[in-house]
Amino acid sequence: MLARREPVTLRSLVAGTGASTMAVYTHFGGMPGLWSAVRQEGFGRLAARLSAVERTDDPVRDLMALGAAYAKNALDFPDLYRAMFDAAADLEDADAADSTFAQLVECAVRAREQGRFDRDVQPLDVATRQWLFGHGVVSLVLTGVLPAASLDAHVPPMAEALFVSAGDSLETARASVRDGWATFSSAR
Amino acid sequence: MLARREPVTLRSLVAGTGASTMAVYTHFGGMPGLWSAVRQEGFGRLAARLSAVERTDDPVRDLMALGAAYAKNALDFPDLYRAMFDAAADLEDADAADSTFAQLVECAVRAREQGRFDRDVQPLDVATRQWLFGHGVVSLVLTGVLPAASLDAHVPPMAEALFVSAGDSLETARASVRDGWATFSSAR
DNA sequence: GAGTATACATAGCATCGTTATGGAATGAGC
DNA sequence: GCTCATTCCATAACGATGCTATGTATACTC
Repeated sequence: MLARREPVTLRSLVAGTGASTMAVYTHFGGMPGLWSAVRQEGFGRLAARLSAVERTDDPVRDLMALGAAYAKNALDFPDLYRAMFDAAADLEDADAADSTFAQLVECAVRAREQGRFDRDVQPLDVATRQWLFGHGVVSLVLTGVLPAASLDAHVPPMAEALFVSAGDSLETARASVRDGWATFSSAR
Repeated sequence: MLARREPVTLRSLVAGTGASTMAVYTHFGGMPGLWSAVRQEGFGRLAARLSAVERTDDPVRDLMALGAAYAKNALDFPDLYRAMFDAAADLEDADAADSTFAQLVECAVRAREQGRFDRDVQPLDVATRQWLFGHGVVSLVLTGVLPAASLDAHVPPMAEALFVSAGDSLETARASVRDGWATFSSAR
C-alpha cells in the first residue's frame, strides 16, 4: 500500500507503446497539457461517481452519501486525486471541479428548503465546509500521514457536527450521516 | 499573490553562493536530504509559533489560538508548508510533526479535565479533527483553489461545531472560538 | 612537521522535457 | 489518376536536471 511512486516521465509513458515522444506533443502539446488531460479525466470520473449516487427524500443523507462517494473515488484512484489537487489547477480544470461541487451545493439547498437547516445558513458554506474537511482527511490519508481508518473514524462525526451546527437536530443528523456513510463502508 | 513558482533546482540554489553543487552533497547527501532538512526547518518554525501561543485558563480558546497560529504560520511560509505536506514525509519528519501536534492534544486534554468536553470524547480525536479541517482549508487556500478569505469564513464556524459536538456549550464555545481566532485576524 | 581525513571544485554521465527536421500517410482539387 | 498540401510522428539533437567520479586543497591529529 502506498507504494513508492516512480516518477511519471514522458519517455516511460511511450516506452511500451511503440510510439515516440512526439505523439504526446501532437495530442497534448507537452507534459503540462498531458497533466491537464489527466485532471480532466479525474474530474470526469468523480462527476460520474457523484451523479451515480442515489438521491432520496433525505437531502442530508444524500449530502453524506456524496461525501462517501468522494472519499471512495479518491481511494480508488489515489494518483488521479493527487494529480487533481497537488498542483495548482488551470482555469479549465476549475470549471470541471465546479460542476462536481455543484452537486454538493444542490443537496444543501434541498436540505434548507425542507427545513433541515436554518434559513440563514448559506448552502454554499455548508457544502464548502464538508468538502473542506473531506479534502483534509483524504489528502492526509493519501500522503500516508494518517491511516486509512481515519476516514471511518472522523468523517461521520465531523459531518454530524457540521449538519447540527447548520440547524439539523442531533437525532436526524446522526441517522442521516449513518445512512449516507454506509454507502462508503459497505462498498469498502 | 501566489506567484508562479520557478522550480527549486540544485544548480539554481548554488548559483549565487559561489559554491558548487558538491557542497549540497557533503552537507545534505543530495536533494532528498535537502528537502528533508527544509521540512525539519518548517516543523521547527511551526513548533516555535505554537509554543509562543499564550496559554490561558480557557483551554478551548487556547485550542483555537493554536489553530490560528497554525494557519498564520502556513500563510507566512507557504512554500515551507507545501514542502512539509505535499510529499510523503520521512519517518524522522513525522517525529517533528508529532511534537507539534502534541501541543494540540494537550489543550484538548485540559478542556476535558475542566469539564468543557464530555468524559467519553477522546482528546486525540478532537485534536485530529481540528488539524484535519485546518489542513484542508489551508492547503486549498495555498494551492489557489479557495480564496484567502475562506480561513476567516470557515475555520471559526467549523471549530465551533466541533467543540459543541465534543460537549462544550454553544455559548462558551462561540466565545472561546472568537477569542482564540482573534489572534489570527488581528495579526493579519 | 608528517600523515590523514574532511570539504569541495571540476568534469562528466544518464535522464529529463522540449524542439528541429524530415519522411510517410491522408485527403482535396482538377 | 496525378499533384499538391496538410497532418502525424519517428529520429536526432539541445539545454538543464540530479548525481557520481576524480583530484586537490584545507584542516586537524599526533
